[in-house]
Amino acid sequence: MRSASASADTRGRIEAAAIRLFAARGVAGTSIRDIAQAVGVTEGALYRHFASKEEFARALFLDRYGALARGVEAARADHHGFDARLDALVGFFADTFDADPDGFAYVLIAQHEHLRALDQLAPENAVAALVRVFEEAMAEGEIPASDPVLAAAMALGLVVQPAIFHIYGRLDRAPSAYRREIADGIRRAVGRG
Amino acid sequence: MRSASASADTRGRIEAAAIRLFAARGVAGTSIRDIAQAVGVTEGALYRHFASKEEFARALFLDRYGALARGVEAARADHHGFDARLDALVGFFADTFDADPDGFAYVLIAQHEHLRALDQLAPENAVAALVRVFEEAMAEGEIPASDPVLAAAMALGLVVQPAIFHIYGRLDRAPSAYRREIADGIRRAVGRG
DNA sequence: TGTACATCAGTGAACGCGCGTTCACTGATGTAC
DNA sequence: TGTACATCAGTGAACGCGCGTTCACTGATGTAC
Repeated sequence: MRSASASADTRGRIEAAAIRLFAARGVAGTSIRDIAQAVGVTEGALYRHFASKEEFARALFLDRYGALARGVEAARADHHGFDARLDALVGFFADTFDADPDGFAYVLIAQHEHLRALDQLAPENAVAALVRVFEEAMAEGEIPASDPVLAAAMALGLVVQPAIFHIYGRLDRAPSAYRREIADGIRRAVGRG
Repeated sequence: MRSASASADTRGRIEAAAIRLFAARGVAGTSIRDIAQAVGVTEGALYRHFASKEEFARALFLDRYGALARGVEAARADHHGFDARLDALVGFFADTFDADPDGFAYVLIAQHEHLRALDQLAPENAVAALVRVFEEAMAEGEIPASDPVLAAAMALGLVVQPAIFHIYGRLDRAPSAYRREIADGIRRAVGRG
């Protein structure tokens, strides 16, 4: 077996640079030359690692979106009760943001562009998984019954908007610094307790 | 005075088409030809109405962002007490969204791109105006003291995320249908009452 | 172990295309006298 | 009112440039015998 370290390293650097540039300038606003220059290779080299810019942008998105979706579903499946699930959810989002802020920002930014691709990814739909958490909490009487999609939207907004404020430099600290405030904010917003 | 109706109409149609396309595909993802084709004029005609694509995109953004900032500040200045201000704020966002969903979406999407331009627009900074509302409510003891920027982020998320869900088709109704739920959600999230 | 060949991730130059922008022009409308 | 001129929003063709992508090539590394 050939040592994969050199090529894997290049591929990883290409992905990291692309995510960073895509998140900052959008896919259409980032050229293949931009990415190649950031990595320090020629444009041709990039095509050893993906077939086209669009396919690459989509694969990067689906990877990260899929991880989010699986994390949300795991928070639901691995915990019992709304409170435990909510703490797990907020912790998961915060940890994901901390581990890869560029990837998180890219998912937020590129979401719309790849929506159609998401429809075929139904089992990994992060929003559907989040809605299920609120549906079950309402069914169990843990929170007052209302529109579970609206509740999911409000909860997501309470996590995502502080992250955006942090990315834009309006909030010094990342969402992980506000886990408790955000989780309690969601609990109160949806009428828990 | 020359009748302005013909040219004003064309200009208005150019702006509407540009906002719609920019919101859907981003500025970089929308070409001058796309806009011209949507309006039904030639590319050259567009340059009778703006000097460059970038300048045009920025002017459209600043117009709409400025209107949001002035609306937020008006909600603060025209009402006394956190509850009245909050109802005015949520109502203003909901009405603005209803009146021009494309413009609202464009501001959300293009925000990052024009952040530097916003720094020079300090007196019309929508986020700063929103933060002031929470600072004053905390100073008056209407809501518990905490980080007012975090509170503003959470409140904004509670309004914006349902709007995004509606744009993406996940939530059937627009935020205006949920005025009360959203305003109450914010009140509870920030510890009011 | 040595030799011949296959594989692979790079290079660097080139490609055709669509982009933003320009420009000479036209025709409709407004203004001066 | 009529005539001469200015202004303006359009047209349509063209421009140079940067884009995504391709391709013949090179050299390093792995595999077969």
